[in-house]
Amino acid sequence: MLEELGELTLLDEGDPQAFRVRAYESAYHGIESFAGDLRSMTVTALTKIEGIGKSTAEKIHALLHVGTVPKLEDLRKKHPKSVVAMLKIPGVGPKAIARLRKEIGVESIDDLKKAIADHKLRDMKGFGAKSEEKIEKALVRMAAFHGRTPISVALPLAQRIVRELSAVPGVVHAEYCGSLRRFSETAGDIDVVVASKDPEPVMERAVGLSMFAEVIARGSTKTSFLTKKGIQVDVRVVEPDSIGAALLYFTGSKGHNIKLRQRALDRKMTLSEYSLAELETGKVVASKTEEEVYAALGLPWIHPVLREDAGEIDLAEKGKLPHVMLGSDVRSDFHVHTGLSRDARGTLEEVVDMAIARGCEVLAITEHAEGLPMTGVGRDALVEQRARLAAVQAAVGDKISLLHGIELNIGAKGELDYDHEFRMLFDFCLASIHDHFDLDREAQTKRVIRAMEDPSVQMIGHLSARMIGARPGVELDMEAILAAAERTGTALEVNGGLPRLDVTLDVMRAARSRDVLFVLTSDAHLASELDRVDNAALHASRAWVDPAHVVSTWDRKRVLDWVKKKRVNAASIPVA
DNA sequence: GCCGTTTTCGGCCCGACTGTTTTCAGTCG
Repeated sequence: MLEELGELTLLDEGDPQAFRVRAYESAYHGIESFAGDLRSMTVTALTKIEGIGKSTAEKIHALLHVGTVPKLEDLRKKHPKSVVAMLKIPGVGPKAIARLRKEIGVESIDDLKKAIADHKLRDMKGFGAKSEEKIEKALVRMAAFHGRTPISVALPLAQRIVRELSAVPGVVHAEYCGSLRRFSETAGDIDVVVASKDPEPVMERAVGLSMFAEVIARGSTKTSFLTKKGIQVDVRVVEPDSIGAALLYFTGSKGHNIKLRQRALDRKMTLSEYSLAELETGKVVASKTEEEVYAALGLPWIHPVLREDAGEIDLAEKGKLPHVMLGSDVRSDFHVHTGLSRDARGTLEEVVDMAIARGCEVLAITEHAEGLPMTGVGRDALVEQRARLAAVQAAVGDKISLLHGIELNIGAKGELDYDHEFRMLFDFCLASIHDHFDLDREAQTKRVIRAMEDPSVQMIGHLSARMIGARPGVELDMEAILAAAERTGTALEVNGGLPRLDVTLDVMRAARSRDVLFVLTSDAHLASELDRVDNAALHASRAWVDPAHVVSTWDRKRVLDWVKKKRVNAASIPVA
């Protein structure tokens, strides 16, 4: 509703700077990062949420309890969906839409296409042949590509661009920023910031990249282009002395930046992508590093994953920022495959060596169980692997504690692979959904809870089973799931595979008030993928998960005690 | 529409690029 109110108000008021539009945006972000249950809250309680005042609180309350919001209905009548859709056309904003409607009766994208075909735009004042052509091209691009790009696609691309531009002579620093640096699940575009005194060769290299398809804009310090897959890339070059201010600015989020700039003004300074400077004299106060700029604003450095304008600036001021977990905080991994699972590669020894090299203290090898078609592993091979694991353990000594685990499949009714006795022979069982994604909410919730109640299962793998940008997660009654996780002592996996990043942020946020444990895992299918626990750490940190609730940060003894705990307590788990 | 150790009214971030403009408006991030 808030997103829609923002769009409709933008159309209605015709000004991108419209304060009401921004208020709805900031309310939207406030809700997005809010952990509580809105349904049970009063209007007064709602106004306590960041960015929500009396008016928006009333609208939220009406939406949840009456089902309709008068202002929303009025705006919808004035600006039909087909008109709102035109806002999505790059280069077309509220002013243009208002004039197209008023002057040539364009009420939809189809109308607009006809008007362009009839060359009606070029005769309007303020438009011209080039504008017409630009919009036409934008429409073609939209048809070929819409929506945001999953992080699994965008991040490797961004890393490649950074590598290539770093190699250009004169470049002292290159880094991807924007939502990718904040570790968002999807990216609208790829922002790359480069520090160099000589921008031209950087721009040349950018448009010469093999992924390059088409220029959108090209200036002396900023170039925007589209890749062959249709993803927009913005490359910005700044003076090396400005790199700190530039990184800060291009990392965002927009809301975070606005708060920082406001904070600068309160202190008689102004913050731009070039520097933090005194308002009156223009004297530069800080610009070389992000730390300097934050410090000059009276703040500690804030990690990019926290920069979502969710109250982090207030917390930073009070010295109470949530702790951001990094890969280096992760001391164990509980979801790792070897080549025995047919969708994975690499030997047991390779995986163990790599884990030791990474400083991993506890490693569970967890192949796919036999129920997974094509890739699952049968009993005999697992028994054999157990013996082999013991031999490897003897060879490496106490450098690492190896656990023999298994990734069970949760059946449609919550049934698990093998039988109870065989499952209990494993040191560690995680259970995951790999099929029946279309069951209803009640059935999904039931099957997961039944798996949690099984005494062999210590952890639920990738709870939603979503694939970002490709498959939505299964429907679950989250409150019931979290309550069951608490009651049975079953941990929830934070899967570090970029296509998954599962559990989702909303689950981790909702769990903040509960005693639910999380485990960061790599779900590695190759030894080199063990570093995906870094992704899991960043993903969990985005939801402000307390490291105390993350098994992966615990020391070896505590982890090994935890692994045994549910097995010992198996008989005493209360039934729901 | 939100917000407040300067304020409950009067503010609200900042700059690049494009196209159609003789100095700027619109859009974007």
